[in-house]
Amino acid sequence: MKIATFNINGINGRLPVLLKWLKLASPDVVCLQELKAPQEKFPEAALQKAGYHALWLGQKSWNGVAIMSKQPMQELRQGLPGDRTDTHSRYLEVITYEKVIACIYLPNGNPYPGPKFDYKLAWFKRLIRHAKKLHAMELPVILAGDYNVMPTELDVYKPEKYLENALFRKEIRAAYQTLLKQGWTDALRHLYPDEAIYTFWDYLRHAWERNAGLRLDHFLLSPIVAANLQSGGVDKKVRGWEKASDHAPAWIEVLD
DNA sequence: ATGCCTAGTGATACTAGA
Repeated sequence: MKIATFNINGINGRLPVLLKWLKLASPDVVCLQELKAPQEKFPEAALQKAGYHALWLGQKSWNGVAIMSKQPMQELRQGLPGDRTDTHSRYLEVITYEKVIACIYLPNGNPYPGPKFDYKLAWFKRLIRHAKKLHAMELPVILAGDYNVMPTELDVYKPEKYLENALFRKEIRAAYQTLLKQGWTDALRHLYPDEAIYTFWDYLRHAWERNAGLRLDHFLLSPIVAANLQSGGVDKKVRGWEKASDHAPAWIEVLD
């Protein structure tokens, strides 16, 4: 089973990019972030025509997450528990291919310091609490998405520039480590322990041409899934396409 | 320190992204 995560940065503006990539990569399951579309503007028919079931959590203007699957899905959860006042569409959890799949769009958190950074940390703490419960169930679980965290210096083209950035602040890296220590495997880092792997290149300053990238999109695997991990990578070329998202799709293959 | 780029909203310069 091949699963991908792709911060699409506007699903309607980038529907041609998404459809072209789906045809090339043919993933079985896809987690999408940053739909930037209200619930009723999700292109369900076009994705159905491409062979996918879809469940999504839209929001006007910002955020928004979706999970697509070639097999039917059962929805487990919309949104993270722990804050009834949180209105952002950033978390969706389903069962498909006999696995629990979570689609995560962690808050960006910039500028640091400030209320957006506080929201990011609070959201991360809620994720850590929820992930602990999922891990304890000893099910096959994949937490996929845009974590807006570069976990280590290897994940940043120029780490010294990012020390005060919410994507790399020590509090956020520490939160990511706390999550991992529950027993999750960072799939791409596990497959490539020493390589610089990027999933994001800013639109600004010719970041793509300079390979000034960041690794922000991650798959965290529960032990049962980690034992069955076969391969993974980033479809870098998608970042070079016309009307590209600033993220490229990342993917892994696991034995069913 | 700022703009550099891009999308959404809505029709204008804004916010937000990372």
